[in-house]
Amino acid sequence: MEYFSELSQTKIFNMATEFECQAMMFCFKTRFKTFDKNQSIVSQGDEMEDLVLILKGSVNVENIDSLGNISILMRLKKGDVYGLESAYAGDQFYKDSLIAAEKTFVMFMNKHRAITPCSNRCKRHEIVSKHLMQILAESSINLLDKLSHMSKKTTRDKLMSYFSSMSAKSNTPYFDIPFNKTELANYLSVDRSAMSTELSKMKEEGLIDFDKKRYRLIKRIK
Amino acid sequence: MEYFSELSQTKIFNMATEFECQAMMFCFKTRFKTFDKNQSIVSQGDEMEDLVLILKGSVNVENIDSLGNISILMRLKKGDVYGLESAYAGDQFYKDSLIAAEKTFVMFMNKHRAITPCSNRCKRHEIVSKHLMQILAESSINLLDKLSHMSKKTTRDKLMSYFSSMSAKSNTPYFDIPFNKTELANYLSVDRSAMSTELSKMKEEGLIDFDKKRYRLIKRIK
DNA sequence: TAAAAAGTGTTGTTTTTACAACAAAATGGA
DNA sequence: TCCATTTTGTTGTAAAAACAACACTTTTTA
Repeated sequence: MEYFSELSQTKIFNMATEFECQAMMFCFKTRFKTFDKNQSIVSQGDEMEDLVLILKGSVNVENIDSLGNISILMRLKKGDVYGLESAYAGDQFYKDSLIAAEKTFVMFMNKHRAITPCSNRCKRHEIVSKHLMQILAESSINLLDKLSHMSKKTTRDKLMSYFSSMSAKSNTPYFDIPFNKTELANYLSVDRSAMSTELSKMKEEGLIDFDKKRYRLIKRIK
Repeated sequence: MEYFSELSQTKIFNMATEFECQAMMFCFKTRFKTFDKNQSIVSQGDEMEDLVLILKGSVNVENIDSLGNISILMRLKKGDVYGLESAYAGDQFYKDSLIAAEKTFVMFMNKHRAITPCSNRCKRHEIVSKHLMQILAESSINLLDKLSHMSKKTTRDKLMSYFSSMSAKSNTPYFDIPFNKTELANYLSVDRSAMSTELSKMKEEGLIDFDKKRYRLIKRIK
């Protein structure tokens, strides 16, 4: 099967046989497509027919409010699924835009088919449901994490909260972040230039160090 | 059965018979308890054995960061469940405190039992899993909603975003919010006194009107 | 590889916020 | 009902953020 190796590496199809994958691809009415960097995968406000599974590359989930401010909600990577909450809530339209952050390969799957148990109650579909639950729980934790950064009052505290979290994930003071400076500002909902100033100060004070997308947390927050 | 009428009104046990409820209560090792206003139901950092289901009343999910700032993550009401994401992530401790916002009646249920399918693969447990998925999706949407408010740059925009969302939910310009002013400030992560000033200005400018916990959105945001 | 585009750091100015302190009002018990 | 406690609104001040403008660097792409 054409895409089996990619699929078998994702959480949702974990441990599925090639035969099972094929059956589910049929059941979920899947489509595959590659996107270049900065290409739009889905657009905020478009009719939502499909869930999006990232098979290769990475994707920014961006939201534009009525005042025109761009906010990056999260960064999706291989195995992540976009659209689950909306599908369960019965939303008709995409609430955000998905923008490829690099060359990205995705699979679309019909949202109704994916979240509704098969009429023949196939064993596989139950397992997929369980995996979707895992994915949703993980995404929820990411949101809570982001909320904890954003609930800090100053830009410096937001940055430190984010860096601490990233450093904890890497188990070392060193970590790479998936954002450039402009994207980081959008992720934390702060002004880019003010953030740039703050980062410089923090570097000068010996709190952190960074170069490009590689950072180092020198002094922990108490 | 003692608590059947309460349970049958919740999403998780929706459409279950009294007999099924009883079986699940046994399976989930449930405990019941009533809490007075401001009493702590679980404390941030405590060992997490149970999920918490709200049967009556309402609860603030509060988080205190390392600097001592209190943030209200969300407000739980009848039928809501706390702890699902953490349970799926395998977290050992409660990440937040649950504080009763009024006299509240809750059910505790063993997290492992609740999220792990029965060994005898009882039909009911599958349905519960489906309901848990619904609840998790709903909670995720609440978080996304909150994020959209918090990503606004000014206090006024945060307030307007929140009010618009509440007004949309009520389908009228009038709505009640579950927070007093102090709690609202914690929910939006802004300074209480600054927020109070801003609310007064907005009232004076004819944008909104309010009295106690009842609000009215007069001018929509464009 | 050269030109165009995107990203970054810096500065000064204006706006907004946090913080602190306090009085008035509302609430909850005893 | 009265008292103690909590909540709320107001003010002034200091701190921080947003905004705008610009030069410089890096990346992209034709």
